[in-house]
Amino acid sequence: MDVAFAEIVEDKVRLDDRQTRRFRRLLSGWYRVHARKLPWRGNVDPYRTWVSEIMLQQTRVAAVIEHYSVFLEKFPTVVALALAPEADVLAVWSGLGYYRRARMLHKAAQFVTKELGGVLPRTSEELRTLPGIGEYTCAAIASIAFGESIAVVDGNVERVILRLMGRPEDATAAGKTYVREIAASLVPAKRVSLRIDEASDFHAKINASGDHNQAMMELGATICLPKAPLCLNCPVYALCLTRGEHRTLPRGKQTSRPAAYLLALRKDGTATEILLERRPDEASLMAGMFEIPPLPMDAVEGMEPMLRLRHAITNTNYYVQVFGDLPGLRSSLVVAEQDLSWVRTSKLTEIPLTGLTRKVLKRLGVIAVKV
DNA sequence: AAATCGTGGAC
DNA sequence: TGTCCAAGATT
Repeated sequence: MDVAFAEIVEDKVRLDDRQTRRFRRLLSGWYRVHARKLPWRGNVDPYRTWVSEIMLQQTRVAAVIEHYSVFLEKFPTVVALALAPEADVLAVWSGLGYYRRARMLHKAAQFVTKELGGVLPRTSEELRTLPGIGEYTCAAIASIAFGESIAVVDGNVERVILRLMGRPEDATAAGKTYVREIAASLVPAKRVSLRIDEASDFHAKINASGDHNQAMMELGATICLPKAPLCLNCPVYALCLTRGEHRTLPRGKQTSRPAAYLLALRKDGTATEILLERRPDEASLMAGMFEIPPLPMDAVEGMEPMLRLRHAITNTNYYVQVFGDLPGLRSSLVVAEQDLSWVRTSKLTEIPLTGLTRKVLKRLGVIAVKV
C-alpha cells in the first residue's frame, strides 16, 4: 500500500462528543415533527418489522406500501407464513421484484417456526444468521423492534454520512468501514420506554436507537436527496461539511431492447382462461413464475400491438409490445407444450406472476386494479 | 470483489 | 426505445 493511500485511510474525521450529542438532538427533534406516517411505523410486532425490512430492501416505499398490508393479511404470523406453500408467498410478492427475498423470508419463517418455537430472535447477532437477513437488516430489526443500540447503514445513511463528513463515495472495504464507524458513533445508547398520559390519552413509544436509525434514513430519503438535496430544510445543516456536494462513482450503462408477448384468452363456459407459461426452475430470473408467453420479435414484424409499455429490469429497458391471439401467432411460440397452461382469470391473484405480466394484465383490465 | 437479482417513478 | 437509483443479500 502506498503512503498516500495509507494517510487517506487513517484520516478519519469524526464529530467530537459535543457535536455528536448536538447531531442526535437536532435529528431526533426533526424526526418527531417530519416523520412520514408509514404503515409499518408504530407497529409493535417484530414479525411485521421483519417483513417490512425485507420488502424495503432496494425497493421504494410506495411499492412496499402496495404489498405490505396484503401480505400481512394473508400471512399474519410467522407460523402462518411458514405453513404456506412457496407459490402462495410468491403470488403475494408478485410485482415487488427480487423474488429471492420472498423465498428466503419463507425459509426463515419455517426455521423460526420449527427450531425457535415461532419466536423471532431478539439480537442483531442471532437475526443475522437467518436467510435473507444481512448486515443492514439485522441491525434494522434489532434496533427498531427491540431497541438494540446498533447502527444501520443503508444507501440513505451512507449518503448522509458522506456528505456530512465531506467524503466521496467509495465502494472499497475501507470506504464501507469508514461509513460504518461514523454511523456507529452517532447511534445513541439503548433507551426504550412507553410513556402514557392517562388524562390526555397520549402515549408515545420511545426507542432512542430505533428512532435514530429511522431518522437517518428518513433524512436521506426526504431531505438529503441524491440529486438535488434540500439543504435549507436540513436539521443538521450546521454540522454538515459539504452542504450538498456528493461525488458519486460512475454507473453502469443502460441498454434498451424490444420484446413481444402473447395475450391469449379463451372461454370455458362462463369463465375466462388465459394462456400462461411457467418459467423453468433453472432460470436465473424469476424461476418457476408465470408469465404471458414471450414471442420472437421476427414473428410480430410489422404488426400492430394491442399494448405498448416500458418494463425496466436492472440495466435494461424493455420496450414491450403485447399482441392478441391473432391467427398463426400461437404457432410461433418457442416453449414446450408442458410449460403452457390455461388458467382461469379469476385465479390470477393466487398465481406467482412476473411483474411484467401482472402489470400487463392490470393495464388491460384482465385482473382487477388492486395490488 | 464483483456480478446478479426486479421494478417503476421521476426527470 | 435515455438515465438514475431505492430501507441489500448472496455467491
